[in-house]
Amino acid sequence: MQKITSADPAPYHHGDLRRALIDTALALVTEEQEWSFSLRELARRAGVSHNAPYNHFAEKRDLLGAVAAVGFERLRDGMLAAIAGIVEPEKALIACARTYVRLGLDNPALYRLMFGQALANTEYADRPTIARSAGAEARAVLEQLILRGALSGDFAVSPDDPKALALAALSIWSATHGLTMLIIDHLAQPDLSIDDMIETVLPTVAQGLMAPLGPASPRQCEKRPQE
Amino acid sequence: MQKITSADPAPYHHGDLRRALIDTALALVTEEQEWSFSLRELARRAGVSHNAPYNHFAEKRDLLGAVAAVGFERLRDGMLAAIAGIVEPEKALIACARTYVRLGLDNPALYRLMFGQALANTEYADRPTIARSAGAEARAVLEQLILRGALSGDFAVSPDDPKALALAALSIWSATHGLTMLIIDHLAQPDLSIDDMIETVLPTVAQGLMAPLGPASPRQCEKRPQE
DNA sequence: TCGCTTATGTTGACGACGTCAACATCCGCG
DNA sequence: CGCGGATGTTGACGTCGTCAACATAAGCGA
Repeated sequence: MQKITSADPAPYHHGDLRRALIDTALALVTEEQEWSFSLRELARRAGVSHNAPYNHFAEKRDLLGAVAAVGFERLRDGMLAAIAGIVEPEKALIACARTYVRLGLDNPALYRLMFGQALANTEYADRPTIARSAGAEARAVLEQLILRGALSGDFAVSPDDPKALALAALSIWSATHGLTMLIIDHLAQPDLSIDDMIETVLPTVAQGLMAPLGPASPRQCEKRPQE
Repeated sequence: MQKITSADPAPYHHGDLRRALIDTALALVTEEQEWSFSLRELARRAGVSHNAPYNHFAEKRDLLGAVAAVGFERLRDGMLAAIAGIVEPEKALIACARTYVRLGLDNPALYRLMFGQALANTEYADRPTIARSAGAEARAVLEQLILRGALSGDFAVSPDDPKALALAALSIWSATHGLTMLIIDHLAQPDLSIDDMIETVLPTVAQGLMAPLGPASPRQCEKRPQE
């Protein structure tokens, strides 16, 4: 049924179908802004039968996980590039987060895929390990920045307390992730400009991480005397 | 159009199917922790034919939107209850956000439905207006709190600048929403306790909103001892 | 009371989907 | 050269969302 053009060899065995499927899926996600494309459509686009993907991915979730992993790698690389050469911790942190948000907005569907339920849903079946580890690598960039700021004394976090460091990183990550999601989902007020949102929200949160100017004075607003 | 009096026990044909469908869908979301149940399963559970829902919802998305609206109402009511009687703006803001996160964690699938792509996906077709307005009402609670803190001088925001107020609300909302999502998706570091996360992230962000303690001293964050 | 209109619910159908099983093809290694 | 396993194809099954046609019953004017 399929014609084979002699100049362009269409071998029975596709050279690297796994990679081709991931690339095609990325293109589909990007252009349709939907990760709910069908496996069959993906196979059609890749020029293979509707069951060929099953030789490389046990189920659809695994394919989506591989796509998400690419997204996490882009995120990590983008953040690393954004902070290159910035020595001041606060500036680096904001630059990093700003790039994070921008990358998310560049491809909302991919970002939603990376963080959405498509990967995390079924009860105990955790997200595919490939996406999990890629996500951890991206998160590590933020944590490294927090560590830098803690060591330099710019951030009000003890560099010797891993838990405090993780919590500080979680603070900035939460705000960054939340802002990205709210903008993507059109839930942030539409009359605010995206630049204003980024340049207000991120510094506000960074401000909350900053140490007071005098050295070695602990956070003093943070007590809860009642109950 | 039909006018439905809200407390009508047995109005029509087989009862108030619309309400029954929403309730059943809520139960399904809650117990399966999945919003990707089928319309047919929903109809089965409700004891009607697989097409009966189409008399009340033009498509699946509309049904999901109605379910999400219930979730937003719960969120709004919970936040309002949480801040009742708290006069100090910072405490009220944190209490509000804390309840927000807790409610999200109480029913992760419902939260994901409220904010996920199920409602916002198809290109220009925005999320169902019912969910949209319910979400705006929930957001308004946060914005009211920001206004209170701005008026009292606790927050470093001018109460006369609507844009600044909206941006401040967006800051705390981003962090709250992001934290909720990260915990739900098991992306926050698993060795951190949920209490620690909530009680660190939210105060950190609130700290970024606070006016400096000393009277009439401007934000002095733009400085660092070393370069 | 009757009979019309209209809202509501049912049945059946269609194409598309994810996935399984059986079969076909081809590469690499003995 | 020949074979085994990796890779790709075909066909099938059950389910899904949605449409169209039909059935039922409640409200309402006569």
